[in-house]
Amino acid sequence: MTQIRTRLERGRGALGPALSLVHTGRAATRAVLTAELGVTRATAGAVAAELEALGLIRVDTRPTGPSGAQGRPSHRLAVAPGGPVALAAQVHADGFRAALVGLGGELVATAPGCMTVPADPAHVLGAVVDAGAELLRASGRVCVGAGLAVPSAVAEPDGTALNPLHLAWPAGAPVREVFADRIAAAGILGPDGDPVPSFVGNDVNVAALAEHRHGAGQGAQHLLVVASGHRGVGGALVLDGRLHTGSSGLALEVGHLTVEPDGRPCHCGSRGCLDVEADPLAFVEAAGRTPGPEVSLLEQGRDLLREEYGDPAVREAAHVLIDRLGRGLAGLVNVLNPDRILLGGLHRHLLDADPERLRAVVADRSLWGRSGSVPLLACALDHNSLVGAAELAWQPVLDDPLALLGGQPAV
Amino acid sequence: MTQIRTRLERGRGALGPALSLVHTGRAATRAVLTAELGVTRATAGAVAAELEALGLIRVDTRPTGPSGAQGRPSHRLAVAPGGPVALAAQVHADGFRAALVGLGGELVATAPGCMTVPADPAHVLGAVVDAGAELLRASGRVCVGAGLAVPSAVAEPDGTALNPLHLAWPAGAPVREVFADRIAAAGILGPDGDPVPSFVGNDVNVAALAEHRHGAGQGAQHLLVVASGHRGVGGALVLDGRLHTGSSGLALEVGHLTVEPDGRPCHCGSRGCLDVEADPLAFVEAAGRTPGPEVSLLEQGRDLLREEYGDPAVREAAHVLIDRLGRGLAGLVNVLNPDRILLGGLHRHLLDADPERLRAVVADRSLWGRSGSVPLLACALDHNSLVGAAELAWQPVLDDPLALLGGQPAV
DNA sequence: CCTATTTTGTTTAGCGTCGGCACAAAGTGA
DNA sequence: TCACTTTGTGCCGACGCTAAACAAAATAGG
Repeated sequence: MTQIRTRLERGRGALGPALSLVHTGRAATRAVLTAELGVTRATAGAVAAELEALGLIRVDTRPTGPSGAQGRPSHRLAVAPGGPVALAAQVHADGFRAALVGLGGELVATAPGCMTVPADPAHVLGAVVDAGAELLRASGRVCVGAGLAVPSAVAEPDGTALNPLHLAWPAGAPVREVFADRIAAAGILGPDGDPVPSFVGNDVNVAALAEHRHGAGQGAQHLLVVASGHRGVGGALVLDGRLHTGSSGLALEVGHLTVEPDGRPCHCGSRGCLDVEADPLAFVEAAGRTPGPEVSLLEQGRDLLREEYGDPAVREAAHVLIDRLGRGLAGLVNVLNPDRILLGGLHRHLLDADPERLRAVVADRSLWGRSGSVPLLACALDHNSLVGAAELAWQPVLDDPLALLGGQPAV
Repeated sequence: MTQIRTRLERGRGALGPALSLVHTGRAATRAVLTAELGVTRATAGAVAAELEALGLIRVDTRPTGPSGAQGRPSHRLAVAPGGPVALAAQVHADGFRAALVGLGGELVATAPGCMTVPADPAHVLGAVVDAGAELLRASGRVCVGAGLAVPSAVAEPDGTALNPLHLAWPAGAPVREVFADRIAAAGILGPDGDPVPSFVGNDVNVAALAEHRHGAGQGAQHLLVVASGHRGVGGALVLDGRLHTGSSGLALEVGHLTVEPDGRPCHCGSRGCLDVEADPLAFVEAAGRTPGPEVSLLEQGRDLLREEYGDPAVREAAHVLIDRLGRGLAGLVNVLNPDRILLGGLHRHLLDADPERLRAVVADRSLWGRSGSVPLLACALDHNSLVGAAELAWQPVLDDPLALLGGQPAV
């Protein structure tokens, strides 16, 4: 079998870093690539050509009109239209979502699905994978891998869901194995003809990855993300562009930091944990409301903060929750010393409601908050867990574009 | 000036990793080097030759006698006798220490010094640097750098001591700058003729580095160290062989985790912090003793645990402190998910006193302690802060042996 | 309009680092 | 003594880059 791809002499080692730069939108032109990679123009050109030959990016050689800058205008580098995609899947309390995500974190297609998540992971994972397979068929794109985000800690290296709290799943369900099975059963094949590699991660973890690469976390070296979507509180840390999941995938289980000395008991045996004191349920109850069955807890909490903030009970509840969240964040700042913190779910609405109060609590309670306090921002991406699940699948390609897409060298 | 060193064709890129392997005792022969580096025997041989030419290691070609194994016996790789050293310095509550530390973490020479640490860092740092300079003169060795361990958080990138708690120093003292000044003033020059580079780190941080490379932390991927020497509690995290100091050097300030809901007030504004509930003073007081002026708090606590553990009051105090420490460690396990924990200072003696109790508390309070609990061990090195300070100075050499010791290539 | 300048892209030559391979060396085991 | 196993070394070539010269495409200024 003859090799179509032109074999080039240069630019294989720098291929991964270069692709990452395009992926995260930090390399719009070859000139930028040259500077960012610290290589010569010759190498950057070869790298770009190689990535184009792999079908990952497109070099746009058309003139761009007057740019205002002196010198020869650069050719623009862009994600290849119609290029490969990753299959992204997410399971949450109310059902699932499937999507195709291209290079650059672009959502190519989405398929929502509602259902009560049954006790058997194979059911809902089968459904979400089938939805993804249908999207793939319709798009005709090449698939590089599949990623799944679940609202549970995922233990490594087995890939089991240890605490799928608001799913009906059993603790310790072998999610990665089941997901891989469904992917293989659905016949989702990669460029090499084998079933695509599959990955599973905690939803907040992968969301943090997405925010770091395409959202509000760009450029942060030590990014801490804390979020609460339904019940409990999740955390994630991105260190130098890589997710820090600890030695067995269980790092950043931030839900059991003590934030209310005489708080309510937690299932962990302690009392006053972040998990039960600063999630949407805690807020709705603190505001003196009863959880309504028609909207989710998160939506109810968001609407209270946005539309009924004039109500003294709501405002008081917000203050209480902001103080609790601030104490938890301060503890994390003392341990992790991040250079940026992103908040998601209810917490981003709490930040919106009274940013100054939250910043003050964190600065006051973290020993070093005074000496240059940490920026607190809201998450910026709409479907950061989906995009993040896709990041897991894209990662091997970003690390070595030739391994999956290069085929074997010509004989 | 002619270049003595033979210029070789191979083994420049792998030089650093190879030196690190010898440094940490993981490469006793060239055959091991070949396997560990994943290179060919040819490259490993060239690397070893280059390191020998730099005066860092020695290849022992003498026959080693019957080894029992089949095949040609390997030549042994060892740290070069009389090779370069790093100057290590430590300032603590009762004075200072200086030492020379060779490759492999070997203490070549030590000089203790007692004094009440004055408010002016320049005094004590001048004294410790002079002691180190004297050791260097006496040994006649080449110096690659100088490292200093201080009992305070060190802010990056300025190198200021933020909370030199039990020293008389002012908060924010520019320790790195002063230390570098003293080094230059003492005329401690490197192979290039310039004053050697100088480094400053928190004592627990650098101790963790030393334990990871030469002590009880060897082989751990995510090593957490918690220690308490005099007042307060310090922490450190070594991730993949590198110290995790956070974005501004202030990570692992673990002293303000809440471990006693209704505990005593802490200077941070909260109450029941690890810092005031689990340090030597807290233990001595919990045991109903008064801090004696003749021995240090740490020694007093250690002796109580070793020699008066039969006393119910001592035992009860130990249990209380073990429980507090365990709750703090559990919180850290939930956030960091380390694969090993080392304890130093008073905490190692608490571990010795009742290892099962401490393990049980950590396993019970950390959400994932049950599913494979974390190994808890005592620190193993005698002067781990000194050796760790030297590690800071050795690090550039380990990263690129040619940069400092290679000189310029022959013309 | 023409030329100088600036910046980007491409071609060619060459070099440094490593793998592959053949061979030599030094031990063990029958 | 002769296989066999493992380690050390020399030679060649592949790979991935830099360096440097040249070409191209825009702006700036006369």
